[in-house]
Amino acid sequence: MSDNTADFNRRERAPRRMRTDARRNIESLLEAAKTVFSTTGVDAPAKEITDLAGVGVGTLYRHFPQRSDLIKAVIEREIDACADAAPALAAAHEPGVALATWLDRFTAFVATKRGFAAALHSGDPAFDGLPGYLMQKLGPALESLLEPATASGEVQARTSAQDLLYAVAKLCAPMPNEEPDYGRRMVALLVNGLRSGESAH
Amino acid sequence: MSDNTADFNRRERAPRRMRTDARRNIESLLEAAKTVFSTTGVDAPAKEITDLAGVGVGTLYRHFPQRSDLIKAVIEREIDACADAAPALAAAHEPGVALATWLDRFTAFVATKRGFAAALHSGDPAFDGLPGYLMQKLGPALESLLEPATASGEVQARTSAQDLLYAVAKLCAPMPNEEPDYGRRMVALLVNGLRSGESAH
DNA sequence: TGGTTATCCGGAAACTCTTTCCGGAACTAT
DNA sequence: ATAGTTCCGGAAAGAGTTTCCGGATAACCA
Repeated sequence: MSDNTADFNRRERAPRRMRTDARRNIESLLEAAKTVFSTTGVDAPAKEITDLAGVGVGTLYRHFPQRSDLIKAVIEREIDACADAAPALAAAHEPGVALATWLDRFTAFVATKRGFAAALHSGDPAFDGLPGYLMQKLGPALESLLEPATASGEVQARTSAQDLLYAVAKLCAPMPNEEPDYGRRMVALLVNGLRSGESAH
Repeated sequence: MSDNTADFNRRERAPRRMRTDARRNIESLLEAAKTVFSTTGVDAPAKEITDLAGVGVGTLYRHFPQRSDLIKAVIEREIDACADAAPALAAAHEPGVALATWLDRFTAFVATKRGFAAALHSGDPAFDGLPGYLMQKLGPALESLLEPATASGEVQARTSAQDLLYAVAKLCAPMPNEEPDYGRRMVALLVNGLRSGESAH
């Protein structure tokens, strides 16, 4: 591998920070992509995204060499947002409520972002790291809510954060023509089970 | 039913049966597609399929006007095979065993055919009919195994065939880097629960 | 501030894959 | 055998993605 991957490794003299227009364009692209993905779908033509972002196609491919890189970036950004929501919830609500609310938010993320399920099941190796990323970011977030809830006795957890996360992710993956809140119902059942200490064992 | 794959509906004047070379080519294409899909993936270029089938591209698009039609046909054919396996199992084994064995077969289908999950979550309206088809074909098949098992007391079913089918389908949808038989384990749990009458209620 | 240089932008062109089209071959029915 | 369809194959058109590079622009330094 010839090391031209990124130029962060120029420690010896001039780190020269990224140009501001570049950073700004990346931001615009991610924002535009998020919008277009949820409108037209993840298979929307690149042109639609670059137009909305007010940028040329070359710019898109400069920052996201493959189409999958853009999709990955958008999803990871949403995962981050989901993780970042945890502390505020923990501070504002009682442990049990915070947990339920956060799970609801996660459910909404999985259920509404069809691109997520599509990427996950596409078979494209480019997305192989996504479950890991989700686990790494959301695992601690969930745990930080699960632990107080358990400690306060509101929840008798016999389910690991990982199992819970995956179960929710799978149950809420949207299927065509599915009863609207089939997934939400399943998760509610799960949470209920958690509360009464009868969850999966 | 959107099955314009074959022209069986020409009842009114000149039934003129489908040309044998046409039928043969359709067969070759389905066979080739099944192989290529499980090798290269559902996104494999059409050329690869037509080459393996020993057929021109035009022939492919004559019988399957859209790429999704071919994918749909392959999946439906596998669903049919799964449904057709039920009677033999029912005849050869005791009700409980027949049920478990069939579910295992269904699990294998969902787990190994990544194209199935991909199609389901692609968001392409072309695949909207697939869950319905699955339900329509596999629902009765499963019921025909569930009913005797319940009657003989080997299973105390509190779960409808539909719920069971969907639950299995979702749990077994393969995710990248997933523990190899995570899905199978979940299903085993489910079946076990079914047997002891403690399944989802 | 002005010069130097690495980085970035934009869009045309090259590519890849899908889908259409049609002349001629092959099959069915009579 | 002949007429009448249906079907085949592959060339070409379309659609979308990815590459490429001359010209612009921001960062750094004196």
